[in-house]
Amino acid sequence: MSRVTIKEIARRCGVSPGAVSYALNNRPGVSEATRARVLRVAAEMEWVPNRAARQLSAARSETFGLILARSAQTLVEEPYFMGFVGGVESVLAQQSYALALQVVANLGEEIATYRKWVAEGRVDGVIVVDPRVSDPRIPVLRKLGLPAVLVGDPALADRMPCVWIDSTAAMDAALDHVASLGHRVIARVAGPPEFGDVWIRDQAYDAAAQCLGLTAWTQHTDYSAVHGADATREVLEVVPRPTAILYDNDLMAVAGLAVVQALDLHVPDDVTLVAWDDSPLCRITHPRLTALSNNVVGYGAEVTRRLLDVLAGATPQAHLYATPTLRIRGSSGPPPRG
Amino acid sequence: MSRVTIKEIARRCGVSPGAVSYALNNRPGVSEATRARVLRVAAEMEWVPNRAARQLSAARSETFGLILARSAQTLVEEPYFMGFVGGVESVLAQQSYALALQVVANLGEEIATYRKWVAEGRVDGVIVVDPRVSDPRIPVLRKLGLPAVLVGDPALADRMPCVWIDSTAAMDAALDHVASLGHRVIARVAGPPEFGDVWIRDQAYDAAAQCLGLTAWTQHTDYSAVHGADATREVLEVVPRPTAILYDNDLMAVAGLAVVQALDLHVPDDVTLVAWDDSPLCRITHPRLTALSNNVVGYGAEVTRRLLDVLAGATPQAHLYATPTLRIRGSSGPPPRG
DNA sequence: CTGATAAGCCGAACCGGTTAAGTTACGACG
DNA sequence: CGTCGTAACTTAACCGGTTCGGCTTATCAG
Repeated sequence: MSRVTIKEIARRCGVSPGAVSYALNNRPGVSEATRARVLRVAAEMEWVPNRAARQLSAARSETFGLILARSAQTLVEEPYFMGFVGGVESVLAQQSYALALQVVANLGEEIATYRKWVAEGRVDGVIVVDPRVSDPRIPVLRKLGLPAVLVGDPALADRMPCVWIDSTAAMDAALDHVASLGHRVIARVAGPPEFGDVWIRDQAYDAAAQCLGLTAWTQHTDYSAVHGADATREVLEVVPRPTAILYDNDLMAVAGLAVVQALDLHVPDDVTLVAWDDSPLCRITHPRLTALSNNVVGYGAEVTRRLLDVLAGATPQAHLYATPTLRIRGSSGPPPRG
Repeated sequence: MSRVTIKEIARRCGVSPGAVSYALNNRPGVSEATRARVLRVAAEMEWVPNRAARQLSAARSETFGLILARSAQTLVEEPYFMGFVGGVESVLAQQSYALALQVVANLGEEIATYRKWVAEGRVDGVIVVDPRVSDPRIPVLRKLGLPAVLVGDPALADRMPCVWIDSTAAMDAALDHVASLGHRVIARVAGPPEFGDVWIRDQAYDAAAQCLGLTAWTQHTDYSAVHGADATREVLEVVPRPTAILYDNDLMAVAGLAVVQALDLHVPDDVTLVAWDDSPLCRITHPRLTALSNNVVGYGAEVTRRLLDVLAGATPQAHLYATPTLRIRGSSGPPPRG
């Protein structure tokens, strides 16, 4: 229990607590000599500012909030998040900011939590993930005046500051890839349509397919492995059978691969598979999965930096973080002849 | 910004702020009539206690800490954690406690963070995960007087309160399973030996193998998919070749399966595979993986409840949470003849 | 030598709660 | 009828910082 307070430091330095505060916060009001002395004594005594006290008087909590509106069980299946959170932390740690991470069941609870946080003065800003089409959280946050950065496309952000990755360009790259291999009939196993990111990809997929003259359709799922497997089975029963399947995440792609192999079909000879969200999973299957790769950790870090910018008074902007890179691996090849 | 303070409530009720505090905290000192009136007005005004103020005066932060000493990249690969964190949250939310989650690079930083947290008065207690053999964090936490619950075996806890799952019984079940199928030569692809849990399993594995008269050895890895694959390759080159392989996590098991198949061996006809940490991953491969399953979400919840007990003054104890269940699936079968 | 100016520091209020100590009113009891 | 005890509040100190008005003292122009 370090009971070292600035009062104690003040006593030792023979100055008032106020002066110590100025010195420690690098503000004018004390001479350089005094400042140096205070800093030395504070370091000697291993003084650490009391968060609650600082928060109470300064009306800043030095904490960012991040809410995941998913069931705990879903989170087990989504390696994506931990990487993102890790990226967020890496930036926050440098600023001695803290992260309040909350897991709730749905958007309603998420909104209620924002309200509570504002009332409690718990967070200075929030990172909003999994944007929906016409996301109800955006007007609420705006009205609450809670600084926020949306992790998603500007088309979903309604002028709220956001950081996004170019899903449209990525989708183009993926379809170009399969089309150039000669595929003409393709299917896509997508996430839930209410997710903004899925919606963006839906648009991009349809547009690119039409542009390339492909026969292409989409099967929506809940992102889970089980539904990914089911969707793969359904998709493979359609006539004409698709010769390439795109997946909206890695887990469904891996599940799909197992289904294809269980049906005694071969990858890539009979079907080409392409995954979104590259992860170690895509590299441990046999064959390895072609995937759209992006740096989740870096993404989390970038979003956090932008939120710090917003706090510092930057004008709201949309920032493109990156375009996913298509990593071509063993799961893609030309379509079977015939 | 709900600027509703107890002072405001006091004014409206015509009593002093102190009385309001007594009323709101269900403490003696006010009449039932007044208490009811205060509660009504507080609800009407949507009063929410200011965390910082309460923390400052009550010297409780109503926050638990959880530090993950792993690289952000590792976390991407470990779905385990999000489920655990989700379980923790589910209990904390009911108590309106908060969780401070920090991701750091190593144990040294983790210890430094505990020190900082104590100095800042940031947390009331911590959940300690990934216990090591002779874990350096335990004496530090003890000296700091920071309440903690260790997630791991009592043998690793040095009398610190802990919640554990019975790895020894689980290992026995796994070895019984493969032995009863007729396997006599088995290998184990394990995690890093400095991890306490791995160490416990090492002991259990050796003991059970000797007891059953099996030829058994262990290959240690860093838990990653890549090393899991490498270890599988090495293990399969040993003469006599093992007919069954046990893995310390699901990711390595999936990677191992791909390696086995790439070598044109068949599961389970040529090799039986058994995974630890059952997850959707184990159910989407072909064949599905036999695995030791335990409820990670419930585990997190239980640990959190125990920490609340410790805060409430319970005597330090070791609590057995569960014994993992062996889920037998398509990846296990009798050894090949000859 | 005087008066203006500003740097440097002090004291105190304040943030929004909690809580020990003090006050008042009322009923019971000798 | 006076005294004492107690329920019901009020007051004020306190937690550990931040911040602001004002007081000293040194500096310098006039």
